[in-house]
Amino acid sequence: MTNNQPARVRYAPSPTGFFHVGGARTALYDYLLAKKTGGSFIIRIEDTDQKRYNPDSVRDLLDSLRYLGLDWDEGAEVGGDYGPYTQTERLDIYQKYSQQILDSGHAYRCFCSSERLAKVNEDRQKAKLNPGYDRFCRNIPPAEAERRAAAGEAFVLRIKIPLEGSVTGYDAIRGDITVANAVLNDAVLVKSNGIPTYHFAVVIDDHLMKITHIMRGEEWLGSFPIHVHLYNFLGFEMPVFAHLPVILNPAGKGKMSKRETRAPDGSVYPVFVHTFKELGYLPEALVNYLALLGWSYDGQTEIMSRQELIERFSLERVNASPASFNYDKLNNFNGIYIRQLSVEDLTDRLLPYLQADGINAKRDTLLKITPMIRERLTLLTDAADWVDFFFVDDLPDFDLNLLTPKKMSLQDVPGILQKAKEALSGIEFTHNELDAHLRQAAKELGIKAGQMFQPIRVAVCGKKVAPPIFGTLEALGKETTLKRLDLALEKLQNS
RNA sequence: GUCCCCGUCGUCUAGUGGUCAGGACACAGCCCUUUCAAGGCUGUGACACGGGUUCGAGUCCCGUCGGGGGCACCA
Repeated sequence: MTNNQPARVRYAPSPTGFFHVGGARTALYDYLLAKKTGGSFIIRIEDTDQKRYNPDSVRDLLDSLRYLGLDWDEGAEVGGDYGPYTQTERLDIYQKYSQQILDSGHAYRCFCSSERLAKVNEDRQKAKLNPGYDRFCRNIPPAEAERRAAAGEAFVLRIKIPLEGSVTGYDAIRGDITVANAVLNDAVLVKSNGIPTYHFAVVIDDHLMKITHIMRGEEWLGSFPIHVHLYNFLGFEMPVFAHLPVILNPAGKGKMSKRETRAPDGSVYPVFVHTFKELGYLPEALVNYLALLGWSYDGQTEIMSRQELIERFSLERVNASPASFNYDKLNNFNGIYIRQLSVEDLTDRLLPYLQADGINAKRDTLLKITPMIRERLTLLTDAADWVDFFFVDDLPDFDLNLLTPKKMSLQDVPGILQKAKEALSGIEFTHNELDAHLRQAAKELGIKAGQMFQPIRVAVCGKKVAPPIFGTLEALGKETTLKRLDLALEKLQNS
């Protein structure tokens, strides 16, 4: 395998649904290999299935790729020298090759109806045979087939797999893969509507676009031998193939779903890239995690920048065994990446998420809060619960019992809040001042600092768990703090 | 059913004939502490099984079992 030549690597999705993590990993590996070798990363749209075509999926794909930062050098929207990059715009090209393979005798016209095909399959099932085509039309004399086609009879083009012998193809991850021709089907190359199937179009396009490395899901391993035959029949040179292991679901049982379902409580196991974005995953964390799902650098180093990933990636270290998706680990990565962000960067990334949650956060204020919550976030969407009380005029109602400090009772609370008010009213709201006076107040009351802080925190934040108290009060300001203390006192009196 | 692929802690993995089988997530305990985190330390935990080959096997071979994927005029 030549790793020093600039590689031309393509990601070639079919636009039938939203872009999911499996596709994202494949695209990532494509990207990494292309960049590592100084080559090109190409996006080609394989839309030969008109029935399942979904126009939204191309938009979703391209947006998701950009979110992940996997910018492509050639293909959809950006063009290039090997276009068009959408298969339905290349029909005339496939036409030429279908004539060629027909003429060479490696393919034949099949006039069987889908009804007959269904029946054949049924019979074969009953006879305990493998499902597949019975090659009924394989031996129709070419001249007769030509006549019937000219007369307007519908037909498909099928590959003429040799009846004996075997094929072997080289897979960069597993080595040689050999299969007996006898178990292969005469797969359809061109459908009766004149549009090629994946098998045919992919081989032609990869050849014409001078693709050097083909990475695709392991689910293609089964048709790999057919593709090898196609390369031979068409006289094309074989690129390097690498079938990536499937991604298993978190339970490790079965492959990861391509559809996400929402639990009754609204929670999801995201599988679409756009959902990861909505939930507040950082693209760099997702990229890093995905890179490690089936590949490793040294078994030691895990957190790697995009540049390091590019430099270190290699096909040789891609694993052959399936890997199950671990959300815990992804979350851990996300937290690490969040903590690596500068205050300004994190603040700016947080703003749109807070807005989406209906929180009208002011950037200036948030800038003061971000350092306090940075190490507490797993997802960007977690921020809302940490900061919402900073940006409301009136705190929503909360359970007054939350005010009770450890090992004390609700009756003790008014005294503590009263004391806090006194301690705070005359001072400057800076971290050090707050710290000194509040601790002193606790001392005077003969209670622990924690017992002093908890009622204040709840009165001011409306919740038990909140950012560190001094910073919170500082960001909130004296006026709001005292107002909320009064309000809590008032509520206690009326309860 | 048949073909193909795969098989190291619960999960992701390192390992390429001689290692106390290493790391990460998760989990547990301790430390730190102002709630919650983050951080530090420690711990629990694996070579699917059975045969070979070899002085020596997680590493090589065979079988069994287990898991996954394919077997469309879908990709």
